[in-house]
Order: sequence, then C-alpha cells, then structure tokens
Amino acid sequence: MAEEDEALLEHVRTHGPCDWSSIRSKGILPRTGKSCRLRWVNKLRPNLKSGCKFSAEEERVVIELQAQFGNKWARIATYLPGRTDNDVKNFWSTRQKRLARLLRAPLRGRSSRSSNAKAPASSLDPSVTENLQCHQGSCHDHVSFLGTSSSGHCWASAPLMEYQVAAGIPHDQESSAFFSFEGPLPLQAVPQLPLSDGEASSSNAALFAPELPFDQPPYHLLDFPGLSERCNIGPGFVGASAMDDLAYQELLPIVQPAPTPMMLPFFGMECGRDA
DNA sequence: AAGCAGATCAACCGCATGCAT
DNA sequence: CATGCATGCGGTTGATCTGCT
Repeated sequence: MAEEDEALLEHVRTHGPCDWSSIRSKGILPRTGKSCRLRWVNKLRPNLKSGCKFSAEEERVVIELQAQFGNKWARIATYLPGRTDNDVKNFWSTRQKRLARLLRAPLRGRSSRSSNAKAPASSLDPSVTENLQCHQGSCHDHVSFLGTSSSGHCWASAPLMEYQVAAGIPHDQESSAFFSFEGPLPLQAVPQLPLSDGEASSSNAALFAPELPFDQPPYHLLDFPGLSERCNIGPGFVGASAMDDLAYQELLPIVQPAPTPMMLPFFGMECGRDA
C-alpha cells in the first residue's frame, strides 16, 4: 500500500491530480483511475484532517449545510478545510444511525447507554416519529426535520425547543438533561448559504430557516480571505476541483517552486497559483 | 479476558455529467 | 447529434477499532 501511495504521489507530482486512467494504462498501478483518484482525494491529498474527529464547529456547519444543500457531500466538504466528501458522508451516516437508535429508545429520562440500546420503542406519537428525525450529537442544541422535496429527502433545521414542541416532548428537566446544551449557541449564527437553481428547500426548511439573502460567498463561514482573487475561483462557491488544484499546488514545490506562496487559512495550505 | 454492540474508516459500485471525437 | 471515455459524486458495505458488560 505504501508503495502504491508513493507511486500515486509521484504521478500527481508530475501530472497533477488528473489523467488517472493513465496510471493503469501505463502499468504504474493495477488499479482503476477511479480507485486512484479516490485514494488521492481521501487519503493522500495534503492537509487532510485524517484521524481527527469533527469539531463542534464543523458539526454545526455540516448540519446547517446539509439542511440547505441536502446530501451534497462534496459541496459541503468544500466548506470544511481538510475534510473530504467521504468524511462528511461518514460523519452524517454515523450521526443518522445514532439518532435512529435514540429515536427507538425512550426520549424521556436519563438512562444509561446500555439501557437505551435495549429500551422498548419510543413513546412518541408514531405519526410524529415517522416523519421526524432528531439530531443529537455534540451540538446538542439542534435537531433537524426530515421532509421531502422533488429531489428526495430534505432536512430542515430547528432549535431543540421547536423539536420538542413538535414531538410533544415536555421541556422539563429530564428531557433537557437528555439533550444537554453543550454546543456553541446559537446555530442560527451560521448564515444561510447560496442555493443554486433547483435546490429549493423543503417546506419544512421554509418553516424553520430564516429568510436570508442567498448572495453571499461562503467565506464568512470560516475566514478565508483572498481565495477567489488568488485562485481565480468565482465568488460564492469553491468547487471540488479547485480543492484538488490547491492540493496539487502543495506538491508542486517538490518539482518546481511555486511563486510567492500565500497562506490560506481556509485550507491551511499554501497556494502559489497565479490568478 | 472475552464477547458484543456501536462507531469509525476505507473502499467499491453504479450513476450522472462533461468533454472529445 | 450520437457515442465513448474520463471524472466526479453519493450510496453502500465490509473491516477494524473502541468501549462497555
């Protein structure tokens, strides 16, 4: 595996993060171009936060962006420095499983993990639980509502209190303890992000998402000055390919010095590309 | 210490999209 | 315009790790 990784890195150094299919056609590795690209994107790309858990802030961003974009993991990942679409996808999947388990367990009471796992079905009204899923992670102040749109499932975000009201859960001491407020507040501090055509939010999203203008670039989520100017990326969106290009720039100095490297707080890497 | 369940990670697969011919 | 290829993306699965009983 280490030899294959080195061969992959060498290919990227000389050709850039493209022409993946030539890796097999040239006999460099007995792997498909897709497989090579995946390995590069998920493991070998510079500045990845591999083995590092999602911070509360990252979780918060994922929740908000998932509510707006749906399961557009690659797009969401562009807002999270050092995270891949696979990371985000796995994070969300884990979260969903955990929440599904929580919903099967009683929401009332502060039972231990083991008792939760073996608890009987939720005491919630079935009509509520069928269409409602509750998010509960390190951002304990937040839940999301599952609705549908023309493109499939769509999530809308809401403060915990609204979820509890909708689910008929008394906001008493016990439930508050179960959904303890440990994360940074409020989630509404994360701004609404631009939606392209056809990415209409669900009616549920309309219920809970504040109406904010969708004309702001995403940089205000995490401070990242100068990317669009330096890297010739249009305002409003940092594409995945742009991420790959930036990662490639990280490798370039090995074979050719990049002109006047510039620190990019968003990615935590240097970008010497000419605009 | 062993067994188990849940969490996490890595990779594969199928489909969609864009581009060249 | 149709076709084939390369690439990107999302869903899914299996392996491994971790913590609890």
